[in-house]
Amino acid sequence: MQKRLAHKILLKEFKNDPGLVAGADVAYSRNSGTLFAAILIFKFPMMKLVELSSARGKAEFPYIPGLLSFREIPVLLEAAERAFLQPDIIICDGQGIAHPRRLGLASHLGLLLDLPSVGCAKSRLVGEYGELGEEVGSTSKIVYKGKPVGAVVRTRKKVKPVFVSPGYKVDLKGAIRVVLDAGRGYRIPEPVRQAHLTVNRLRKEEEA
DNA sequence: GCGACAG
DNA sequence: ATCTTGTCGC
Repeated sequence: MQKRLAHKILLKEFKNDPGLVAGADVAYSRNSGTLFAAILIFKFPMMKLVELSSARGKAEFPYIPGLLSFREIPVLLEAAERAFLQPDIIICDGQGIAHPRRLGLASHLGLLLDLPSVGCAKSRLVGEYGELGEEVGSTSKIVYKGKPVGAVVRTRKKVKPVFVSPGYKVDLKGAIRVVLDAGRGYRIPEPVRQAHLTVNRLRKEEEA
């Protein structure tokens, strides 16, 4: 049972309009054992925030590498169900198919919502990859058990690359393109970055 | 048994 | 992920 927090529809006239990119992230408050989830939807390509949806709930499952979905999916689903707008694709802070079971957080969420999804993690879970160029946009394929499952992508010069992998109903090319196109000069693509700032803001104000 | 290990 | 301030580098 998740409790609703904030839900803002900033530009509802964009309902059903194409070009909506969403970002999702979750934060955890140890003190209260609470998880905060936020899904922010942006109008592409100007990247104008059009909706912010969030939810909170008690963490019912521990963090176990490979089983992140069991911990974060419930609260993320609650936030997603609260959203009025229907994004065309959602970028998650975690892996897509670059996962032991080919079902990382992004894949799992996309499947449950029947929504195209992309995984954009800050570090590796599985797979091997080679060095990549230092220019923004450089990529290097991530191979797991002989199969390409994603790519490390340079979103900023002199900064550690992000780990991109297809989530659901998108291929690697598309996943990489979305991450780069939705970026705003920061390492993390804007939708996910803003979702991250949002959940931490929610966590802070509760701990306060 | 040892090392690896999204958030 | 979270605990935490200033600080060195581009």
